[in-house]
Amino acid sequence: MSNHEEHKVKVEETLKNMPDTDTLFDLADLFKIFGDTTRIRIMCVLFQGEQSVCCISEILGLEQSTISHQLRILRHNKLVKVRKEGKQSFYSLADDHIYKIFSLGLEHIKE
Amino acid sequence: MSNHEEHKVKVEETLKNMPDTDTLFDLADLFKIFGDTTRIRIMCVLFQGEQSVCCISEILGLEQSTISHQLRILRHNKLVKVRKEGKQSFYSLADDHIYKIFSLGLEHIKE
DNA sequence: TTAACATATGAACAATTATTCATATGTTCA
DNA sequence: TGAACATATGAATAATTGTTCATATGTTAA
Repeated sequence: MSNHEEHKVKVEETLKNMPDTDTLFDLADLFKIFGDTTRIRIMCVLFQGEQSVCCISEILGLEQSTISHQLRILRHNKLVKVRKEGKQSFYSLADDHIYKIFSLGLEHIKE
Repeated sequence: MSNHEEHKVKVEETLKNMPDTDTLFDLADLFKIFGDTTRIRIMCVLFQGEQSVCCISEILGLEQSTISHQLRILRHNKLVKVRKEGKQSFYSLADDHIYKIFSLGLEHIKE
């Protein structure tokens, strides 16, 4: 921290080599979605194929309202998609990035 | 939902094919760490090599206390490690899972 | 030993967020 | 049309969490 000019340059260089702040906000938002047990469990159910809201609710032993609220968040973040059929809504995973991210996370946990 | 017995079996089977609840809690906790912009930005700095607390603080324009608190969380979750040298603490990333998870997240954002 | 510096941490506060309850919307079938 | 069912959603509450301020701990050099 002796040479102020040189130090300033290094600070700026470090910042330049990072993704821009907007991207990092989006990234944090994405991981926030994965940071809730209910949503994680919903995604785990959907790994096994599409399911209706009431089935997910029953499988996880959580209120229908809870599931609907969380599915809404997953939907708005394009992690799941819906198919309507009569009274029911069938949810499924939007793409396979989700599974990869999920798997990497599991790998890390198992040290 | 007509045949109750058959339905019950399916519910149980879906649950059996999921990681156990404890694991899913740990997984959510891991992603929670990635779900904060300050921590994400700290990790981005560390991708470029080890840094002292005050340098990270200066680079990101955040209070030393804020950085210390967040580094503590990263440390407790084994995402970073510390090397002490005199008055300073130098932090670096604990392993390369972090970079992979980070990259996959970025990929997803770019659709 | 004292002053200056680097880091860590407890307490308080503000902000975010997950869940619940109540209810609205929309669909099917009698 | 009306009853029963599936889903969505607004409002309220409770819990979690990030930041700040103040201060403690620990290190170096005079």
